Amino acid sequence: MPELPEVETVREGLERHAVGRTVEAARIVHPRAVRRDPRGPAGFEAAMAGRPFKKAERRGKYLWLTLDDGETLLAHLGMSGQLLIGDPDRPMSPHVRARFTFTDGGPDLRFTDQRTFGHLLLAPLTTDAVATPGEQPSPCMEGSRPPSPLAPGTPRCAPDGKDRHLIGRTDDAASADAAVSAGRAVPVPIAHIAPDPMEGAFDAAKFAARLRRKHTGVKRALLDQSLVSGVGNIYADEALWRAKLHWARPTETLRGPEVSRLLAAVTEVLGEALRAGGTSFDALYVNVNGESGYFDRSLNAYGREGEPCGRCGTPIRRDAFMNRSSYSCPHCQPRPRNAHL
DNA sequence: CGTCCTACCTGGAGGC
DNA sequence: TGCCTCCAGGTAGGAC
Repeated sequence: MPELPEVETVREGLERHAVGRTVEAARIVHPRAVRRDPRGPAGFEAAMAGRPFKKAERRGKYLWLTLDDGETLLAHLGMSGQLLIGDPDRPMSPHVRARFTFTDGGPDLRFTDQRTFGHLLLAPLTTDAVATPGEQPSPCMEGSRPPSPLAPGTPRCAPDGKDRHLIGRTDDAASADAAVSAGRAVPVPIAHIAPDPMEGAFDAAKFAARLRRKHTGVKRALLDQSLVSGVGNIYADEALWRAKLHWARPTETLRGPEVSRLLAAVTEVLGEALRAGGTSFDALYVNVNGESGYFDRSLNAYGREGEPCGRCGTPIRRDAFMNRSSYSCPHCQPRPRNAHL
């Protein structure tokens, strides 16, 4: 499945092959692909026509293309999503959910997704009151509204600009905690997502403080995208293995050095995966094949039930966790007595 | 409000 | 061979 490194590879591909081009037409082949867009398929198609792709950005596993008027085309690849650029005349695969053609008549962009967990939507950018110098302030600047843009009745930054000024950062420090990060504008629907550990806006001290304030198991916390984004089941297990922490360890009992170890492990695991997964792809293909080279070589815990731990040789254990699996070393990561299951 | 649980979806694997 | 069940995963939104 596309993890953070694959999403970054896709972002780079889009930067290379889609940025600087203008959409001629968008076609939604499967309505579920835009289920989070309040415009619906027809409205989405209409709103995308003639829009330029100016920039390709990413936070965690979300990526977006910046359009004009402070709007973005936001994408999540879910479990099986791909964004492919290629010859516009090639046959349509059965899993194509959306297609974009360009005014230059060149390669088209297709969103394919077998399991349809992924989605696309048009969304305005939030802006931070303390935007970084040099960054263009978007029109959506004033007002103070919590980041729940898709709730029914919530005004959004509409393409016609009518309620554009209702969207912006919230000044409520508590709810803005994760939402607005050091000068970075992000699409409104993901304003509640915390920065991922690979971006400059990530605040290690804040992460540590918020983590220790929680009352849950440490793996649940790692998967909580409002605490830290970009960590999924695989990297959570890998980071916990490195940090020698059991997945059910109560967050409120974590000591300072353990939190530091954990964050270092998360950063290392993601960094290595990025370096391994962000490899080249050929000129007309935005690569997401779901297989990072990293997965084959470097997993120490995930998916390795019964195989010896790379540190101590004890067979890796698999536990049921949140309707899925957790892998850990019974020796290096002993279950705490007061586990948060 | 913080935490927890479930629906969503499809195709591949394995059981019988 | 074929059908059935299970499993994988991230997220939103509702329950508590």
